Amino acid sequence: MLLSKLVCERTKDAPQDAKIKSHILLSRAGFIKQVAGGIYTMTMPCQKMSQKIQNIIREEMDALDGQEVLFPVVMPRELWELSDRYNTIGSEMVRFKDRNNRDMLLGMTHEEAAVHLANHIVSSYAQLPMMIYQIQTKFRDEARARGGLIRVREFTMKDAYSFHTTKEDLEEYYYKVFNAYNRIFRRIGLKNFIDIKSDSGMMGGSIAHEFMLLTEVGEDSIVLCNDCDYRANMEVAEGKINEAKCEIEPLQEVFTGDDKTIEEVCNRLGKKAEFSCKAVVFAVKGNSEEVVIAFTRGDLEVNEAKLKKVLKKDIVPYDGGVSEIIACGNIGPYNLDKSIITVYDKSLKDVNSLVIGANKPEYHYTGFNFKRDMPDAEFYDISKVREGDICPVCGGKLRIENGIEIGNIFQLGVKYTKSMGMTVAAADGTLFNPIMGCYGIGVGRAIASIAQESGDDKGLVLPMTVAPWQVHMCPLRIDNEDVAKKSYELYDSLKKAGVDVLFDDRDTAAGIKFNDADLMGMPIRIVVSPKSLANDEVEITIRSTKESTRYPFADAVEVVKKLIKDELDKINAEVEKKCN
RNA sequence: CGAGGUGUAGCGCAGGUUGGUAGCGCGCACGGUUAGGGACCGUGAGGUCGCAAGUUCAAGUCUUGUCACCUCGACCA
Repeated sequence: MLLSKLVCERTKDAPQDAKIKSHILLSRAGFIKQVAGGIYTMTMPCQKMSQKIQNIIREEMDALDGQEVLFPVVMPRELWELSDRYNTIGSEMVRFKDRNNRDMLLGMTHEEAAVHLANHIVSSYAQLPMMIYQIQTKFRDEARARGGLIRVREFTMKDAYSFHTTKEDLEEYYYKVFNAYNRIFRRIGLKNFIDIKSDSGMMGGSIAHEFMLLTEVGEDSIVLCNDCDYRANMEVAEGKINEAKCEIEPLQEVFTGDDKTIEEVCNRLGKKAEFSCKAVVFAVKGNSEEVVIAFTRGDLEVNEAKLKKVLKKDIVPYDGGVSEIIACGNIGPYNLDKSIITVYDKSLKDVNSLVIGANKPEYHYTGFNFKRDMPDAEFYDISKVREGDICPVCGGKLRIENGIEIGNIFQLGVKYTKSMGMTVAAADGTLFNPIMGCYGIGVGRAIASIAQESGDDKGLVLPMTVAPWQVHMCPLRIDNEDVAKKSYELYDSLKKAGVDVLFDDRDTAAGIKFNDADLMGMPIRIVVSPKSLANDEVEITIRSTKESTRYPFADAVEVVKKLIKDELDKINAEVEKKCN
């Protein structure tokens, strides 16, 4: 490819709206161009990179006997009503009417389509297990796109669906996919990623894992143990906290005036926040009259994902003010209106004396003791883990890091096959609902992750396995006949040898060529110049290490082939070492 | 959806308080001098100042409305 013809504008300055490294570098290198919020055009280099990533994903999926299919982007309402998701998914799913006024939607995931296909074709257990996957554009109307390719509305995604006869079979396959995912992320050059247990969310099902790239700009919080392998998404993470130890006191009402917050009340009463009880008010989604109050220790925060699990209901922050008790702000568990749904965090169970709201203006109680004063209360884990809390596995200290979700896998169970009525004949002739797993990887997010993780102050640093071109040639003084002749000669020889080459054929200054090459991030740079040719040499630089070496011109093709092979071998060795 | 911010040439920005011929740097085109880390000189092209209405003799600038984009939050298979 000749750089002068490449539709890809490099800039010195990043667009004003780019704030994070991957967005800045991909924009500056001309890989992406924003069209609307969260909607981008990918230029040839980015598309080539995307294709290389997709091919690696294909190889790994095919190795698990995956069958690549292509589901429709547009589906009819009826299909999604079978799983009830037409109604349960919010406005992130685009709905529209076709010319016959029929309700249609843009698929943001394809469980329904996968079951639709399997249901028509699979009728016997002998056809299982099987896995189908696709790589396709998805559109999700995100409330807020951000961070360049990190969180977009339109993106390319690989989504896979497997069907099994037994839970054991699903589990075995699930861990094969788990392993394949590790291989994929290693192969595309990512290093600092981990797998974590996650909440299965709206997908339903039980066990789920997310693959997370650890990075400051990540939007998910991950809880990790400093001393053992424990790690989990904040949504499901468990931690132990230091017990709040104090004397048993009698329950008594105290005047607290206008003090409302935990801090104000505790200051007035001379108590620490860990001896108080915090109330957080929610409403059941879709029914703002149905109020839920979650109680936790004053120094902790409520984890909404955990609370939703306990309630088995979707909730939203309460913004009403209907009840007098809620309006007064001093909410406490004691003598609370019985019609209100309450959930108590386990941290409250053994505290001897708590400060609690008195459910009336200007008063709190001190000395509240759940065992003595509310022996019927049940306790659940609904609090957020904090930095420094105690690991539930080994007792070490937990820390919290940010991560970007780069892939996820779910054991779905029979949620979709059951709701959509997919049955298959077992060996004994009875019918059963196949057990499903589903597995996703966002390709664009993988590109952003690579840029985020490997880029430096000069630009992108692309791994050999996914770089759009393996070699970036910079002929200096291409107006010099000898340089032009030899450079094009080498360019042709490399292409004949099967090497992907980007050739900077512009007659511009060395600095411009070097800066563009650094910015675009191809792994190998070859410089041909009057200076190097005087000794019949070329100069080869490795982008990642910045090491430069001179080689005889005649050896250039062999040297490049060896460098590419060595680099690919290195990545593959890493894959074999870390993923088995 | 809540809070804040920004819209002027492909990109980065000035001009706006005090209304009066549309500016700068980079990039782009042409000519020349240069040549190993974003060189220099000269010439030139490129803008309905996000959009709409209003005030005014006159609006990039003032008023109102509206749209888009960004950041933080809420949300997020």
